Amino acid sequence: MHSDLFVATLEKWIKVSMHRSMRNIIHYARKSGLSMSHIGALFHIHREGKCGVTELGNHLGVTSAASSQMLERLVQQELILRTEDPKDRRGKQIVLTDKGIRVLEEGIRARQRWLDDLTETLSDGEKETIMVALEILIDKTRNLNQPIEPES
Amino acid sequence: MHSDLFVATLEKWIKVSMHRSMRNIIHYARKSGLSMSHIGALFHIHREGKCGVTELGNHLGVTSAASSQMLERLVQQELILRTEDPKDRRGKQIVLTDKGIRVLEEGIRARQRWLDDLTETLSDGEKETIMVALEILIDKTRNLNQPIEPES
DNA sequence: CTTTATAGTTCAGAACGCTTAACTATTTAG
DNA sequence: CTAAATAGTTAAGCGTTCTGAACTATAAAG
Repeated sequence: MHSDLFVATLEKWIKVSMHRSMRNIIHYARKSGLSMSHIGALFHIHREGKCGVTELGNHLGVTSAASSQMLERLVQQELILRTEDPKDRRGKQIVLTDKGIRVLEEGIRARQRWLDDLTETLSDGEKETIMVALEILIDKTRNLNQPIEPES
Repeated sequence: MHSDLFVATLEKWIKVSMHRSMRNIIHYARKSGLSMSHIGALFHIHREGKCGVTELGNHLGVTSAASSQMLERLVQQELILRTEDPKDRRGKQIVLTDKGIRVLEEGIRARQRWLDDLTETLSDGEKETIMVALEILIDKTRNLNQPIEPES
């Protein structure tokens, strides 16, 4: 099959959807006084459930010092909780506070507000077709070679 | 139809694909010494074809002063060209240089590298189904109420 | 022609984010 | 038990990025 056309279409959709989503999330971040790094950190912590300082730094591409400093700010804003890891008392466990979860979820909603408008323009048949397709994509992506952070 | 489930699935895909794409683009930005704001600016300029200083600032959520300063740096890096607008000599026209286009396209490729891996895991039938779905999404999104920057 | 609005730049000052290096505490290896 | 490795914090310093205010230049309105 014409894989080129397929990839091009996939890329097109990513481009369009990222544009919409990013604009919304940038707007939300500014409105709520958070930097994009902060938002990224909240997303990561939420996704990982729990995570360490250095690990988060690696994800964001900064040193553990920078990560530590940023987390300090998030702690002051009461968005995260930073507690000692009982299994290894050198480490810390970072989790979102209720407020952090609220802020994050509001961000997600802001990001995806345009999806509601989009959905309204679709017929039931189109929704069905799209849903089948998205479920394939989601499923195959999940099984993709988990790309551990590339070690420098 | 169960619109809730549909939107939830759409959101899930956005979440998954944004996660992959953002990680790749963050990594690319760091590697090439650009900030995420720079990348965002290059994307916007590329999308708009041409754009003004204040307009770009609005898009990025900063003052025209900040926008001007950022663009100055991009000019120094030879990523953009900033010329007088012949129609209104108060204004400037911002366009990408060849180098700017190259950097941007490399960023896009970096962002979408995972799509190739994903594509390899799909059968021809799946690709066909997905392509039909994506074309609907792209088309409907294009016709969505063009959301001009919300004026504060 | 004068006034007002618009587009952009510059500057000073504050805040931020990052790095390296030094340091504490804890765990693991020999 | 000692030495080395690991996790995180803190401090100093540097460059970036933002804002508000002052300024230049052009355009539009009266």
